[in-house]
Amino acid sequence: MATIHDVAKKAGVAPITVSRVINNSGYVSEQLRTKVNNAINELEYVPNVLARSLKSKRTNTIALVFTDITNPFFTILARGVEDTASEAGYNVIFCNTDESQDQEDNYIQLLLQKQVDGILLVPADVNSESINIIRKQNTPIVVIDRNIAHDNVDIVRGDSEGGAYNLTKHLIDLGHKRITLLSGPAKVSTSVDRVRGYQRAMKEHGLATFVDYFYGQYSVQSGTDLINQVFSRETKPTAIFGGNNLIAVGAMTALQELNVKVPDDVAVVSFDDIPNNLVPNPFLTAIVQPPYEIGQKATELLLSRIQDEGESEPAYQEIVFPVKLIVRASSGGSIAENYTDVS
Amino acid sequence: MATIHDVAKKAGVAPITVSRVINNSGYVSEQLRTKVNNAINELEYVPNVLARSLKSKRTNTIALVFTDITNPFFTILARGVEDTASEAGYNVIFCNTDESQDQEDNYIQLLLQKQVDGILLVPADVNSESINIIRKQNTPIVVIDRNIAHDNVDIVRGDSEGGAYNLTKHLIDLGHKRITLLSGPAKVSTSVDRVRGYQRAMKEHGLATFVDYFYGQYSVQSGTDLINQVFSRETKPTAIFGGNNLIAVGAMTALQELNVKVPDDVAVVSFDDIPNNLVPNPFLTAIVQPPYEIGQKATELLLSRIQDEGESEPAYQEIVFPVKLIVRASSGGSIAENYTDVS
DNA sequence: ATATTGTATGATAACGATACCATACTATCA
DNA sequence: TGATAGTATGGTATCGTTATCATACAATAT
Repeated sequence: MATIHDVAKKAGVAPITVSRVINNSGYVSEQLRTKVNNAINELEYVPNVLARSLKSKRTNTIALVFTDITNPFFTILARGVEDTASEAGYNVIFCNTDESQDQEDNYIQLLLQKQVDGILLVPADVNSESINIIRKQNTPIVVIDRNIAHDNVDIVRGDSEGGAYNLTKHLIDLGHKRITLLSGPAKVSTSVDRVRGYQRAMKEHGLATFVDYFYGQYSVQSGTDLINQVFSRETKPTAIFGGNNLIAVGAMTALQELNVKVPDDVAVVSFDDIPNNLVPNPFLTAIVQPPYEIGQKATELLLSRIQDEGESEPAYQEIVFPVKLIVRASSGGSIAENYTDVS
Repeated sequence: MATIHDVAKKAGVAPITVSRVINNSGYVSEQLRTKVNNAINELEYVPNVLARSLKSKRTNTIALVFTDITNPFFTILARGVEDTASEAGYNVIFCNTDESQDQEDNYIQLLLQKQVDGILLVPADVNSESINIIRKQNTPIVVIDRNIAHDNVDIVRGDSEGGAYNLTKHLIDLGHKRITLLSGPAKVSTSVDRVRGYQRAMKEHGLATFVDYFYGQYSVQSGTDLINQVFSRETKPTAIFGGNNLIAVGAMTALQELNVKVPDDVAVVSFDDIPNNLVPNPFLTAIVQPPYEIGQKATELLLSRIQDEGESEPAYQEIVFPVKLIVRASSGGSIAENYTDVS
C-alpha cells in the first residue's frame, strides 16, 4: 500500500512532483518523469482517490436512484446511464427504492454523505422532498422518467400523456369502447399522466361514460390482481390497457388463467415494451419509449450541470422524448363489425 | 456545507465530541449529546464520508464488475447483490465490461483507486489477471458465475456442466440425435463447461459421432448468426441447444425467418431462463439457475471476507448452486417414432 | 484512605493527496 | 544589460474526519 510519499522518496523527488506526473499537470522534466514512473511501477503504486477527492471536492461518482433494476425499462435506462458516465470517467452507484419514499430518503442521505458529484433520481412520489435535501448540499440533480412537484429542476422523461392517448386511440380505432386502464400508483406522475391521456382520448371520441381505470402498482402482481377484480364484475371490458409492461404481463397471465383469449376475447396493450432481445416473438402492442436514450440524455445533462457548478442558476430543462406505437398481435384486428354495445 | 468544526463551535464542544455523537461511540453525556444534535439539525450538517474513509480505510462501497446488466440473468443477480449489500450498509458500483478484458482492466484499476472495500467479478476471460492485481491491494474479491485460472479464490456459480448434461439428456430422451450446441465464447469457463456437459451426455448415450458445437458470443446476434451458419449445411440438426438465453432467443428468431417451426421442425432449449415477469407465456425449455441467490451468496461471502480482513489466509470456497431443468413447449414431444437417422 | 474502574471531554496528529506560494534557472526580448 | 516569460522543482498548509493519547472527576472496591 505505497503512498505518494513512498514513491517520492524512491524517486528522490517531492510528493508534489509525483502528483504532477500522475495528473499530467504542471512542469516536469522528462528525466524526473521517467524516474517517477519507474518508482510507481516498482512500488505498484495506486493513487488514493479518496484523498484526492477530499481536496478536489470531486468524487467522479454519480448515483442512479430508481425503483427497480429488474424492470427492463430501467435495466436499459441504467445501461444508458452507465455507458455515458463511464465514457466521461464517472462511476455509477445504483440504488433500488422499490417505490418506497423511505428507501429513497435513506439512499439520498447516504449518497450525499459519500459526496457523489450528482444524482439521477426517479422519485418514488410526486411530492418527494429529495430535491430540496439534495439542493441544500449543492449537489446537481436530474429527475428521470417522472414529474415532480418542484418548479426548478431538470427533467428527462417520455411522453406519457401523449403515448397513453395514442394507445387508447388505437384501441378506439379498432372499435373498442369498453377499455379498462390498469394504472400504476397514483403517487407517481407517469400513472397520472397516462390516466389523463387515456381520459382525453376517451372523451374526444365520445366515450366519456366508458372511462374505467384503476390505480395499482407497477408490478406483475398488481396486473393479475386488477384483472381478477375487473373480470369479477358484471360487464367485462373488451380491451385492457396495461399501465406499464409489468402490469400488462401480469394481466395476460391472469387472463390466461381465466381462459380469456387474447386478442380474440379481449385486446391487451401495454405502455412500455418488453425488449426484443428477451422475446423471440413479440406479441404485445405497446407504446415504446427509448429508455437507453433517456438514460443517456439525463446523464449528459447531469454531467454538464456538474461541470457548470457554481455558475448562476441554470435554465432548467424539461426534455420530453416522443414515444412510438408499435402494433402487434395482442390488440387484434378491428372488432367494429362483431361488437355489440352492452350498456 | 457545514463541517464538523462548525457543529462543534455552535455546540460549544470539541469536534471529536461531535464525532462521538455521530458515530455513537465513546462516552458523551446526555446533555452534550442533545446540544450537538441540535447544532447538527440547525446547520443541516452532513458528515463527509470521504474524510472518514480516508482515516478509517473503509468506504462501505463494493463493486460489481460483470458483462452486461441488460442480460436478465445478470439483472437479477445484480438485484441480489444490491439488496444484500444495501442491507449491510454498503453501496454498489456497477460496471459493464461487455466481455472485454480491456474494459475489465480499466474498471478494476479505477475501483482500486477509489478504495472500494471489495469486488465481485465476472471475469471476461478465464485467464484474467485481475485477481492478482486486486490482491496486491489487499482488496477482497469473489468471483461470480465463472471459473478462473487461479487456485486460491472464492467462487460462487451455477453448475454449468451438470446443467448442460441434463439439458442434453432431455433432448436425447426425446429421441434427438442431431443436437447442435451454440455455445458462448471459448474464453469463458461457462461456455467450456457447458460444452463439456453436452459432450459427456452425447458420449454416454452413444452419440459421440454426432457431437456438433460452435463457439460464438453470449448474444442474440451470435444466436442468429450461428443458426444461419448451421442451417446452410447439408444435414440439419433436429435440436438446438442455446448456450445461454440470449443465444436461444437469437436462434429462435433466426429459425422463424428461415421458416423452421419450433418445436415441430426443430427443438430449441436454452441454458438460463427468461424471467417470467417478462413473458406472459413461457415457451423455452431451459436450465434455470438462481441468479438472485447467486448474487446474494456472493455478496455475503465478500462481506464476510471484508470483515475478516487481516486474518490469516482464509479457506477459499467454491460454492456451486444446483440448477433445474424446466420443460416447456420449445423442446416438443418425443420424436423417436418419426425420426429417421440420416447418416 | 488509596487504588481502580468507569464516565466524560479535549488536544494533537494523522489519513494521502493537492492548491498555493515560493524559488531558481534558462531563454528571449527590447 | 536588465526585464520578462517560460520551465522546473519544492515547502507548507489544508481538505474533514477520527485514532491516539491525555486529563479529570465520580463511583466503587479493598
